[in-house]
Amino acid sequence: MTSPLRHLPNVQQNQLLAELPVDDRARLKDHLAIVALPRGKVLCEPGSTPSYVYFPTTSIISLLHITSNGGTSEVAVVGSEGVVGLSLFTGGKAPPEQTKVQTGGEGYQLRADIAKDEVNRGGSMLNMLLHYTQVLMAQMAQTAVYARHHSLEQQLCRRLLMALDRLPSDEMEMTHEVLGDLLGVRRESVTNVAVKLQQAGVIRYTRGHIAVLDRQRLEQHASMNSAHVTKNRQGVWPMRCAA
Amino acid sequence: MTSPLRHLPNVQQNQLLAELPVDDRARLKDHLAIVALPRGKVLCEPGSTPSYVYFPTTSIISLLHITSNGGTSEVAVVGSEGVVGLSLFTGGKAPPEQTKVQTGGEGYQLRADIAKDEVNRGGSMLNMLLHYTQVLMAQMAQTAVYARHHSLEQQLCRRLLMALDRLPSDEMEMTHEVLGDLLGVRRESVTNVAVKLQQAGVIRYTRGHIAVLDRQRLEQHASMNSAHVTKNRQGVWPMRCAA
DNA sequence: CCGCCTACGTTCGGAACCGAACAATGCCGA
DNA sequence: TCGGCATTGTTCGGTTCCGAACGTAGGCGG
Repeated sequence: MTSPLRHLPNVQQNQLLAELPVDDRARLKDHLAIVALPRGKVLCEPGSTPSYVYFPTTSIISLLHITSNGGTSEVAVVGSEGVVGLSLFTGGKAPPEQTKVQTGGEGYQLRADIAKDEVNRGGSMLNMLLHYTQVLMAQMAQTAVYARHHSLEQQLCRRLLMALDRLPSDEMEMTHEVLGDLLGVRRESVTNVAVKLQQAGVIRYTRGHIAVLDRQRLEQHASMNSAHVTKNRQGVWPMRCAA
Repeated sequence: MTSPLRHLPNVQQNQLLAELPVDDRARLKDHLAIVALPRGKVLCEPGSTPSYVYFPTTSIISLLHITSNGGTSEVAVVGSEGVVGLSLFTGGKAPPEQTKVQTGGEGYQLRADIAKDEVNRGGSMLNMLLHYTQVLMAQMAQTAVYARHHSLEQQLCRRLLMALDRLPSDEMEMTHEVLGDLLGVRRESVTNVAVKLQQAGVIRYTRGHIAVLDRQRLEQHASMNSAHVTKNRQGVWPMRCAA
């Protein structure tokens, strides 16, 4: 409850809930509870069906996939723009990913059975979740593309931007070690890039605390300098780019 | 056997359609048409809404995402186990990915409006598509994980296995150049790995034709030899693996 | 049968990142 | 206040893959 945002009570809402029609929101109102989501809390283990659906407000949730040797790799992040627990309504078997709070904060909690009932009405809730499913898939696809075609510096900048877009502040609690795990690289590699970015005045950090000083340049570092991607591949498959 | 979908002899059926209840299939029967899906055909351009939904039978469809410099990268493949055109029912804006036939064959074609009507009934079709959405997301997540944590050899073997699982034969038409594009690496890098695999007797290939000789060893190469991934990372975040 | 285009093979230097080892420093609790 | 621990900084050799250049060969059309 002692959230760092206590001076901003209920200011930042969840965008998915906010776009629901009034009557749908009214029906859910009594079932939505604001809960604290402290960093490190695991909302759903891989292979198990979630008990709740979460609509983050000031927190960021990581979707982590397990590698063959027990490590984890972040494939998507969810903040106030989204929802955690899509597998409840996509049905089927339990999803293979772990859902974990990466940046502490708050969020709305909704019991799984209530959410299911609402989805089964086939109304705005269903459409909202369907729409967000597509958004999430696009993000996962971008994660895959970045991992293949972008340097660590670009991936790190992207990850910081994704946090910025979902947080009320320009600062976050995150160590190099954790960032390395999320991006699938060593802690030392993260440090190397972080040193550069700090010397360039783009970010500032100390012992687990990272502050973004220049968002614009962070965006440039995230997408520019495509060192080994500048090659023109348009001649390879003419039909796919032209048509 | 007496499937209402058996329009042509010796046609491998689509598994999603096969698991629909009889009455749902009967309703769709007149709207499902087997069409040829030749290699290279683009089913849907990025940013545009698809006109049809496709249920591949003997073909393999690539979901390609565009990189910042105009190249493409494969984030998922769809064969007889799935369907192409999920964005039709996830609503929202047009998806950012290109849908392209990677291995030629056949598939069932269903008009977008017919598919939408069927989905809006809220019956088995909706559940089936929801279920497959989750499967597809898992595949995209795995693609991201592989790109980050696995060697090119492992990624190449995985891609060949994904083709094998979706084709009636052990052979496919695919050049090193194309494989390089799909995996986001150079053609020469693919050749290097392919030479090794051929010398090891795992595959055999000539001018755009690849045959898998030893599937079991291909699977081993896809997941073993995690050279730089053998490190025990369990001590990094004790809570996330233990709890 | 010949030429040409496509596909595969090979090499070289360089960049990015790994794995390991070790040093320095801020923070927190005893 | 001090010791321990977590976090960050730095180095070194090694591996993978890139970028570029060039060579070889199968297959198809003329």
